[in-house]
Parts: sequence; structure tokens; C-alpha cells
Amino acid sequence: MNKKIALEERKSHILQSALACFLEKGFNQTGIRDIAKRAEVSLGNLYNHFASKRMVLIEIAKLEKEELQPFLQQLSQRENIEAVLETFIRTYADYVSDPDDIRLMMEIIGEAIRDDEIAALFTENETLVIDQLAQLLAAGQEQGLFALIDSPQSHSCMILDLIDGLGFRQALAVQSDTPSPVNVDSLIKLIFKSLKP
Amino acid sequence: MNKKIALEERKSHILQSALACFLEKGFNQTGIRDIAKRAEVSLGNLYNHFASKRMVLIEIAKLEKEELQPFLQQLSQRENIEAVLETFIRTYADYVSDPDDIRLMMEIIGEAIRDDEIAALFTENETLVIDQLAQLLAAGQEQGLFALIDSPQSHSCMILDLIDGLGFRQALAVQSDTPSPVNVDSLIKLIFKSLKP
DNA sequence: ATATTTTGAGCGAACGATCGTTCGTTGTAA
DNA sequence: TTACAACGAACGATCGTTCGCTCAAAATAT
Repeated sequence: MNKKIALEERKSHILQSALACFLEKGFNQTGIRDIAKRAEVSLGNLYNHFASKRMVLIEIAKLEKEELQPFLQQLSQRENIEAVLETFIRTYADYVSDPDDIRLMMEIIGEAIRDDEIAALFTENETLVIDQLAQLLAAGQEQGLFALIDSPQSHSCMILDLIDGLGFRQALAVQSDTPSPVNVDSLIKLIFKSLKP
Repeated sequence: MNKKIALEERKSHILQSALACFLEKGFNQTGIRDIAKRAEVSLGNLYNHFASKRMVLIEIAKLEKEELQPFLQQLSQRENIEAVLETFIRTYADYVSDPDDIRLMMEIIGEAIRDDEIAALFTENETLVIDQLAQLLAAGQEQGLFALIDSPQSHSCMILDLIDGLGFRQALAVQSDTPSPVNVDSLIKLIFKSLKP
């Protein structure tokens, strides 16, 4: 029992180290040795915990699901829907404005584009947020707060695309040293206008 | 003279092959040997044309600028601004819906995140489109077609983010076998509503 | 016009490094 | 005694790049 916990802790510690490596150098540029060294674990031992390098990334992608929980909870509130929406946009934009989060997203999408399993994993996580947000929009619609949208799902996707775009733009702006003209306020303004009855 | 042309042709042929490799396997998973083999050129000769693997990617990124020209031209039209905008969105969305284009964009951004020079190159290209689109929006604004936007640049960015998001979503949808709920029409509807005076 | 030199495209073996993975061996706790 | 986490040497493959070489064509000299 005690042993199990210690084992899980080590595994999670390796995952943390792997994540740090992936953020620093990217998934494909990171060697198994880099991860092992950072986690202060031997090469062989790492393979006692993970079947392959790819599996390490998959487990990290799975962990991302938990990061999403606070947002899902936020979106499930049904009083003062407009405020809920604005708060969500602000906190999610804030989350996505951390270059590390965008980098991780990039690494996962980068692999997902050539890996069905990772693509499914990523899509699954994203669908959770999309659906929850779509339900919020539908609720606002029923209350007459929002216009009749042909498809809440579709509108929900587009809102997320806008926020993700903000994050990507900021991450690239930092790297290329050219400031991004987009900010959260103009984004919120646009979204709410698109929802006006 | 004739020789110069033949040389340029060979170089461009290598670039085409490299592009095909990058799309197929990704930049980091593609070996120099893969490119040389595909281009039917020896390893040594490839290095007579390109100083390094990284330079091959940079030259490809530079070529992207030319792909943008038709869009820039489209956006420079000033009669029937609303129609120009809609046509641009449709053709650009169409362009970005080709998984290959999204893949290439991914590869370039993926490197750009850790490479200042590539980031600057990418940002430079994107700025061309953003500015041109922003000018179109400003023109529409003057004609009273569009609402007063706090910043045409910012609005322009967001429009592009929406279109890019559509492309990304479709590329991932193909891979994970879960259809995307977004389509061009709903996108156009949202954009025009956000611009309504 | 012919002979000679110079040039550089084209080549592939070879380099040292690193890759992901395997495996036989430890040491320790159950 | 058993089980298994922990280890690191070793494997074969592949990586990006370099190097010395060949040979046809351009440049120059005759």
C-alpha cells in the first residue's frame, strides 16, 4: 500500500520532469536520457514505469484533463450567465497566456496531427470544454440574454479559437519581439457583440 | 546564365522535396537523407545548396510569403467592401482547410517557438495579411459599413484567428475521426455580426 | 580555333554523437 | 525465498555534418 503510493509518486515525478523537458526543448528534441537525468532516475528504471517515450507524452496529455476541471466547474454555474461567461474568458485567456501552456499544447497537437490516439485524446479533452461552454450559451439563449445561435457548439468552438489565438499570438510575440495587437478586452467585446440578441 | 537557372531549379526542386518530407513526417522526424533521397540528390550535393537543415526550413518559410500574395491582392480591392471581405474569408478558409497547409504552418510555428529568426519570419508574413485586412476594415468603417472598431488591427487578428482555428479544427477532426461543428458560413455570420454598426 | 587551367556541382563514405530500447544484474523490502 | 524497483552498459539505428574526391563545363591563355 505504502509502496504503491511511493511508486505513483515517482511516476508522477518523472512525468513532471518530462513535461519540463518537453517545454524546454520540444518533444522530439527531448531524449529519454534528458528526462531520466532531470528526474534523477536511471534509464532502465524509467522504462519500468513507461513502455515508451510516446507513452510518456500520452500520460502527460491525460493529465491535462485535470487542468480543465476548474474551467468546467466555472462554466457549469447558471446564475448571472453573462458574468460567468466573462469570467471564464478572462481566466481561460489568462491560463492560455502562459507561454508554457501554449508550448505544451503545441507539442501535443504537433504529435496529434500524425497520431490518431493522441489526436483522439486531445479532441476528447477539448470537447469537454466546448460542450460545457455550448450549454452555457444555450442557457443564456433560453433566458433571452443571447441571440438565437444556429449552433451553440459551433459558436462555442469559435469563442475558444479566439482565446487560443490570443495565446498563440502572445507566445509568438514574445519570441519574435513584435507586440500582439490583441488583448482580452477587445476579445470580450467582440464575443459579447456576436452574442447580442 | 543558363547554368544559374538550372542551379536555381535544382535548389527549388530540393525545397519541394523537403516540403513533402516535412508534411509527411514533420520537420524533426525528417532526416537530411530523407530529403536527399526524395530529391534524388546526393547527401553532399544537398549541402552544396543549403548550409544546414534549419536553413532548408527557413527557405521554405520564405517561400510562404509568395503564397500570400493572392490574398493581399484580394484584400486591396475597395469596391463593395463587404463582398471583398466575404470572398477573402471564404478563399482563405478554403486555403487553410487543406491539411497540408495547416501541417506546414504547425511545423513552422513549432520551430518558431524556440527560434527567434523563424518566429520573426513567420510574424512578418502574418503581419502583411493582418495589416491589409485591417486597412480594409478601416475603409469599411469610413464608409459607415462597419461599426467603429477600437482597433482594426486587433479586429483583423481575431478574424484571422477564427479562420486559422477552423483549419486547425478540421485537420484534427480528420485525424481523430470526430467531425468539427464549425463551418465557414457560421464563421462569416459571426464576423459580420461583430462588425455591424 | 585550340589547348590549358580553374571552377564548383555532384558524390558517398565516414565521423562522432545521440537516438529509443533492451537486458542481465543488483539490492532491498515483502 | 520471492518480487521487483533500480541500475547502467550495450545494441543497432540514425542523426546532422564533413571531407576528399571526380569530372564536365566555363574561363582563360595560346
